[in-house]
Amino acid sequence: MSPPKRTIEASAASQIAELAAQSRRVTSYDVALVAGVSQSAVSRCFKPGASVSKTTFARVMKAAALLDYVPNAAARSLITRRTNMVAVLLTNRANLYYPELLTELSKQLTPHGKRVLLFPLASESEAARVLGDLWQFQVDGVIAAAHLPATAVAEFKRHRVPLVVFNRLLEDLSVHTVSCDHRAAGRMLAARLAAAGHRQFGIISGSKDSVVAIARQQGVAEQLAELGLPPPLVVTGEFDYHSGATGLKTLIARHGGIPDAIICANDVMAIGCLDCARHELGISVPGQLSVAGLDAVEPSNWLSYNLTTLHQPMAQMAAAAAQQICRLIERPEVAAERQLFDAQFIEGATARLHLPATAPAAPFSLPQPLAIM
Amino acid sequence: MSPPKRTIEASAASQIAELAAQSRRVTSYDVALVAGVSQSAVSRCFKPGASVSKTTFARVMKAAALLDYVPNAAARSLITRRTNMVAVLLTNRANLYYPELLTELSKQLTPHGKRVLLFPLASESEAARVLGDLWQFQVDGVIAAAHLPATAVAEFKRHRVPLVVFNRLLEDLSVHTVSCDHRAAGRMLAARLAAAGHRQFGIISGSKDSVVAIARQQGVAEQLAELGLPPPLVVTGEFDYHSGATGLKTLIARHGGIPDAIICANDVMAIGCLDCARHELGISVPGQLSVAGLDAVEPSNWLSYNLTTLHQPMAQMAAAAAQQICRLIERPEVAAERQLFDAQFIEGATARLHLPATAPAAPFSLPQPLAIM
DNA sequence: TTGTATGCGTTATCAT
DNA sequence: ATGATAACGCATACAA
Repeated sequence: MSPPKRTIEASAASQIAELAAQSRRVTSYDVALVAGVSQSAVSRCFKPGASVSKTTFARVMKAAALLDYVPNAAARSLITRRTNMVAVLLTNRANLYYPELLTELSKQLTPHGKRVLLFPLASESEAARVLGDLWQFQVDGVIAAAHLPATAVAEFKRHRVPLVVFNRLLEDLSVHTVSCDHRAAGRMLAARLAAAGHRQFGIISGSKDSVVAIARQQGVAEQLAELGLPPPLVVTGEFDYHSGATGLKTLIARHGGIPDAIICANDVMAIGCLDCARHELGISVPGQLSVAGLDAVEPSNWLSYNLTTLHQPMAQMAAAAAQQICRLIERPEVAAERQLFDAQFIEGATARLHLPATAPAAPFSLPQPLAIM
Repeated sequence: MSPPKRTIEASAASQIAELAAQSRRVTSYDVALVAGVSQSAVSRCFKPGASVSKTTFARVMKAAALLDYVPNAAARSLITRRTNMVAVLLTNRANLYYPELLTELSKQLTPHGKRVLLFPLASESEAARVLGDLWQFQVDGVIAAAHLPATAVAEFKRHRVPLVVFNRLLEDLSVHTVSCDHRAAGRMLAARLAAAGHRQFGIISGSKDSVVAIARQQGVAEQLAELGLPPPLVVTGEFDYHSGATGLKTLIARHGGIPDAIICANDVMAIGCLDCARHELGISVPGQLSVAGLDAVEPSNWLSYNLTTLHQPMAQMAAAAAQQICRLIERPEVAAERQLFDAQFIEGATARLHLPATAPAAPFSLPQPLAIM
């Protein structure tokens, strides 16, 4: 006589006991046993478009629920060659737009079943060093918001890992890119300020290894040169509040007076510069000095600042990057695309944007610059 | 006649050709073949403390380098039962300390060979929904900076996934926790302000599902009650700049005048409140109104604000959480520990912290509160 | 629709 | 120190 057919519940209970005894994990075999089907049937039940009968599906799902079964992604990826992970390389410098970027990326990737594996970088140049780790994890793709040397890009090709470079333009045109045109942004800002009569510019740039800061600075310099204005005075900072203040003082000391306008490589430095001018040095902004930022992070539109700056459409860019990496994962062979976004000018109230009604030739904020040099 | 013994280089080249032809991945077998050793020898070479002779090691490493071989983490984790990934659950609300938290966590985890897999949450309550994904990825542990319902905590136990709850105190004492004592922080702030003669308090709290905001608010209310002061007026916000401004206006309307002191559930709201008071309503801070924040994110110490607030030792807390999850991964059975950190009071300049020399009994900032009610 | 059999790439155990 | 062999947990080709 065969034993009475046990209920799924009873079968599950005994299976759980056995699992605990052997301290094994719950596998699809266990589920199959409890559901009274084959392992492959179980596997199919967890694959979206597979062909399973309603009844088996129900039995399997019930058994799975009773056993707390979830497919093991590691085992799955071994055979599917997909880990459903996208690595994101990020420099600390991105600091203030870090949250926006990451949440937007995740939001876009999650519907595709992909998750973000984070690789924060202490410096842009550190990128190369984390690559080894990256290959091990077999991520499906990488979004790099960090500078990659040509050798690193080559590695991506050898390892056949899709790569999207974020907010930086590499010389190599064959890499997929989503970015603002930082050089154009620099030009635009310089042009606007020059049109308002500013002549002597100062730049508080980012640290030397930042491609972004350099591109912006070049844009400004180019534009000024084309307009026949004196070259900007440049000091470098570390993208932080303190650097903005220090940068301002250094610029004043070096120039022997207050320049007409100061462009900072990011908003936090601009805010530092602004606070230092107003609260520490008693300089009126924009009365005596125009200050502009770049990046438009949230604090820049707080009432106390209302910074003149350029807004990068970060959320859109993040979405674009997510889209692109997903497409690339599906079809690795598609031709490289450089998706460029325009920064949007934010007038704010820290820069004079129109020619002063009086003294059009020599703005009063320019204290005999030539006499001193 | 046996063929002449080929060099490693030559052997590697032909192996690469074969791999490309079959579009296979590079495996330890390929390396073994090229290096002229067994596959297990290759495996051992990539395991830190294994016993391999110098010469085999050298041959293997050379072959591996030529082939661009890296061990496949998915395959490895299948047998070692370690994915070397730690999931981090994070609400968007954490916004401003997001970068600090994530970089610190990563910094602490990287030396242990672990990486952060990110799970951003749209709301605290969304946590439960991402858990399914989480189990699939087989992460070694989870750091949750989000509220977890008891059912979710139970799931962690069933799945035997180590959990550290970050900056929230669950009632369940059996969960490992690293947090500030938000209630104590609220009490401390209330006590300091009350000692300076403030009597009518307003609170701009966070959205209703935030455990942290609620705890802080309770602390304030408790302390005021113990001191025999009137209960605080409470409005809720969304932890953002705009909420601070709106909150202030609502409080004034509801109270029929300016309260003595306003405590905001985070610094960004405090800054919004401050800007609104000063720039929009023309209220002198701290002359007519004291404003205090909680959280001490970076902008709070910018010169324009210099906010009175409480600083959470975020970096230390992150480090502690990383340590704890690592220990827990090694020894899952250790007893639960609640690691509490004290918030540090930052005086700032937006709250009056001493009794006014004149009119000690009824501060001038309190316009006949009882007459109106 | 379902079950059988095989392979994904590694680590671990056990001889040698 | 080294090599053969057996898991690990799943997806898939194929046969039924």
